[in-house]
Amino acid sequence: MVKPPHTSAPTIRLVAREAGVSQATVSRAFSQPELLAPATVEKVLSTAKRLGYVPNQVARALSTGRTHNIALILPDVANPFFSALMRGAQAQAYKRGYATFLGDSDETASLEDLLLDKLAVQVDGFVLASPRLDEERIRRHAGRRPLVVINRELEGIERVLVDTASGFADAVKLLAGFGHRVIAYVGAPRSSWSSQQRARAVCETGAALGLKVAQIDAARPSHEAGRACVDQLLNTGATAALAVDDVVAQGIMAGLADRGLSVPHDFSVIGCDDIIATTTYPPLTTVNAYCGLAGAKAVDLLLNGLSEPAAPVDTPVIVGELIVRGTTGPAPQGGVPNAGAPADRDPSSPTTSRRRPRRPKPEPQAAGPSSSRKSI
Amino acid sequence: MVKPPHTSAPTIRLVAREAGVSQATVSRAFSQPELLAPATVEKVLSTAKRLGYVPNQVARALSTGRTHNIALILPDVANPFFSALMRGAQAQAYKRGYATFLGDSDETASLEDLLLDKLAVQVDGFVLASPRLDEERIRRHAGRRPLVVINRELEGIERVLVDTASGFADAVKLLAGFGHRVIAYVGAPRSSWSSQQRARAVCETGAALGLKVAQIDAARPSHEAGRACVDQLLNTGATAALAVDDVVAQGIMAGLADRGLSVPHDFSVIGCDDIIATTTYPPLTTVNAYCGLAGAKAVDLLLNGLSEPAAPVDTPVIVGELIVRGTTGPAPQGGVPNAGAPADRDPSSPTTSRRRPRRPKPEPQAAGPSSSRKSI
DNA sequence: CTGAAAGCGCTTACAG
DNA sequence: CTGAAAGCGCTTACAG
Repeated sequence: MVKPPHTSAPTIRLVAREAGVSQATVSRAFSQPELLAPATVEKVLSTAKRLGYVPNQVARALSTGRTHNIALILPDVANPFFSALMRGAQAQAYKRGYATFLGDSDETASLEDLLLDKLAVQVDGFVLASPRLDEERIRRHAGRRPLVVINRELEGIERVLVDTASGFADAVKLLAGFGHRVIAYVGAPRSSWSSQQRARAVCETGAALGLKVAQIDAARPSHEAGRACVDQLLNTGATAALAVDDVVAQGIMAGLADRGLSVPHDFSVIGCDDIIATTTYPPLTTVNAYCGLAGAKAVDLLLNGLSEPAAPVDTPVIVGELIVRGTTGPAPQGGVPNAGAPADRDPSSPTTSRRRPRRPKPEPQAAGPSSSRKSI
Repeated sequence: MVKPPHTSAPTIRLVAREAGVSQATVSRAFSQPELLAPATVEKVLSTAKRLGYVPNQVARALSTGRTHNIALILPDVANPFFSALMRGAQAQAYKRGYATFLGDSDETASLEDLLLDKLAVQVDGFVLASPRLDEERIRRHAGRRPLVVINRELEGIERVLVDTASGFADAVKLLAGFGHRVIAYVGAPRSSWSSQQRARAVCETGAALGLKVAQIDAARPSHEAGRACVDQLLNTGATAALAVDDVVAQGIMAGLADRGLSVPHDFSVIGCDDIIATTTYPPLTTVNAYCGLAGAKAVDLLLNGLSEPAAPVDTPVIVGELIVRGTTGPAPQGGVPNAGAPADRDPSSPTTSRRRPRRPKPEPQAAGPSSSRKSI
């Protein structure tokens, strides 16, 4: 047997011995140096440094009951809204001396529940973005550990809200100004607070401006789901769509392109979040949701609730603003070309779309499926 | 003062008392039930359940030295490659009973270092994706805790590699078959193992097929950087580009569109990772990197090194394959239109591009910047 | 099969 | 300003 490659770290006892003081003094040198004579502090710290000593957080946590950890529970880390949120939250937690656990629940309530249970003892609190988990269970977890939720309203539970109502109202006004008369809101599952808020803003503003507003629900907030609902969208007679988020908006753009429709010439599209909006083509008109800021605020709220008000949170409501880019324009005269008619081409073969009219034959992928694994 | 809302959890002592056994027995009922009489186990477990007792991981960690936590250190969680990796890693860790810390280093080596230091005591090991951190520091951390790196070769340190060499070779062959004679590889900073491997594959295969291969380095692996290097790219005389990843490839597509060039008609583009590739328009031809699998494998490797070989890792090398979609096609006859000439339009105003030739005037955003915050 | 007791590495009243 | 000692909630030889 070789000896284990990972040597164990020096403990407080070693430092105490080397520095000629008690363990209590070493401990205080790190946590409450103001109680000690400056010379003592210096002596302890320097020998600690020499020995490579660093206080063991696990032992400290057991002793104090404070872990200096938080956990972030998110439905889908691969969704850019949540990765941005996570990034902001993690950075803020780090800044305030906290490490952060990540729990991806894969949009599954039961997994979320398990994650919350499992992590509870190891954290001082949770940031929870969970459009799905039922209120009762959330309250149960909140009773055990401080918890702040994202984009949900639960009486008595702290939360940060991204208020996109005025942004969506502005978006509707923009479309109305462009002459659109029929518009559609493409939402996520109805349970989501965000989607409900956005739907309401679109409907109310649309009604106030005399527009006809259709409402469509995508199966999930995904690119594919957005793309899949375009037929339904066109059947409404709308000439513009507001999507629940940028990912769905991008999916809608792809679905429109599949049908040879050009954005914004034939159809206008607006997203929300401003997280992938500058990477679409044309760049997406969207409502900024300040995802990273939302994550950071949630962490501040949580930590301040832990009576560490380092940076008091002004208000836990973030107001998203409309950002006009390239996917919005005048309503097409006479409505959307071919709208309502079945697409005249294979929608899975975008290379035949009207967007690249100069395209000569032959189609290189014409023989096979549009997405194929190929080993040459 | 109201009493604190967060009641403290029941401890092992309470369960022991209630069940009429010793603490040791309660402990064993959870960790080594095979040592106990079945009736005893049942008695303990049922009263534990009744009391809502769950073993405190922190105390367990202090006592055993095993935390059942791992940490993931990544340069940028917002990059879809890393979010996918993270997702795979987190899911696998959870499956094997481990919770995972997340550290986003914001592509900063010094922050990475701090994160590793801070998390060390709280984890049984690290998964580190760090194209930047110098070898010496990585070795120092690896000496303290088990550590597996992603896409890096360090003698004696475990790693998982995504081998995209053959995928890129196939990609070059595809382009050669389409008649492209000059191609370009658009890489990330040269230090990256992945980018180097891809560059080599492109150069070697290109040379073998008699193609001229240009090499360009984007400032960072980002959409913007990809978009920014398009002039340089066109100046090489290339009619096709292979990018270090999908994000850069998408940026290149945007830059081409800015100049009124159509993909794949005027120019072919190939990415890598297959993570946002189905969401571009046209969908991107790319080399699959199985990011999620890479994350899961890294976790398996790490945990198996902790002598918990629940699922032996067959091989820590993942081979990426070419996936042909819509951004590759025949070389344009006579080269890229206007290639080398300065763009004839404002590249920040994509709404004027040739891709939407049916676009009528007036331009709705013509007066303002292409990206503006607008409150109506 | 089960228990008494020491120990994991800290923190923190309590004394001085 | 500093130290001795108990305690945080577990685990695990060691005895029986």
